[in-house]
Amino acid sequence: MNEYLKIFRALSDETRLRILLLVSGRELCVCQIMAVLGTSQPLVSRNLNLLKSAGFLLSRREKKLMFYKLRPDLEARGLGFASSVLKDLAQTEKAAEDRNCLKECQEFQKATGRCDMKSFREFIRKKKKLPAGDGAGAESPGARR
Amino acid sequence: MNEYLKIFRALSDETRLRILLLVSGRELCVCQIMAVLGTSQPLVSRNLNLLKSAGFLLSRREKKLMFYKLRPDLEARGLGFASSVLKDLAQTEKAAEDRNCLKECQEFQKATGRCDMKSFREFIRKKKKLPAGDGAGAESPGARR
DNA sequence: TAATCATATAACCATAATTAGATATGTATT
DNA sequence: AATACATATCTAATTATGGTTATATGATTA
Repeated sequence: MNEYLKIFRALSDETRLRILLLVSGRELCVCQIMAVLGTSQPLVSRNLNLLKSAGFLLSRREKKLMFYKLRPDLEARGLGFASSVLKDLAQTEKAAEDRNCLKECQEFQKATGRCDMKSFREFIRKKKKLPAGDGAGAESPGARR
Repeated sequence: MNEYLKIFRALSDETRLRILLLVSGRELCVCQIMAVLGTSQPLVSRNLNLLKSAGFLLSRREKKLMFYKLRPDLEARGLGFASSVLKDLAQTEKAAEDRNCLKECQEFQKATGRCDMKSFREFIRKKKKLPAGDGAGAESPGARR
């Protein structure tokens, strides 16, 4: 019972679904995820841990960076439904925005040649000053909840 | 996004999982569910509504009684995973206890020939006075959380 | 028609859990 | 020593939960 509650609770949060979408298909390091979500590193780590201990993520260390990705064996572990859900959610507008932000983030990375906390925090700061980076929709910089 | 959050949140609660287990396979009326859970009618209705509006339940009126059951078309509605989960959870000890209580409840029903709120509230009251009905385990009547 | 009953719904309370946010510190790697 | 990240702690805000009571609704029955 508790195991399933853990699983469903892990999926009951928008931030964590966003993370799952980000790391499905590609592998990302913590600072990249932080950059896309626009939050603090501890918060990202906390949610990553929840998702990982519910059985959704694999992590791998490469030098100083920790990379996370969706487990490729969800099906075999009885969590196949999550893949379908993610496929579905990937077509959401929110998901597209996050993917877009990830792209910007990766361009920034190439441009600066850096992948570290400080740089990505800078990336976040700049992003928050501008109302909406590209062509379309606008976001108020105010309260989130 | 919100639709899935609704679904996963509906499954993130032990009481609601218990309800799903109870109404998977058989159809039960609200007062029977109330009897097994040992709580109040409004509380049961509230949780039934959460489960129903998340897409897990069908309800049917028969005279004065409302019957609920698990949707038989979960698969077709992308909720097939819930069936597997329930099959799994059905082998839990907690699930067995609830099934057992349901059996007692139905025997009580046959014995008294009644299926109404008042009788089932009486059933609950009696049940709570005795420490543990049958042979095995014991439950403290105290706090739940 | 009136009364009764099963259930739904709403409102309110108290408590507990969750969340973001911030800060501090630990740990492994470079 | 510096860096990436994990983990712990605290606060504050939000939300979830059970519990209770009142009331609305739909069906049945007197």
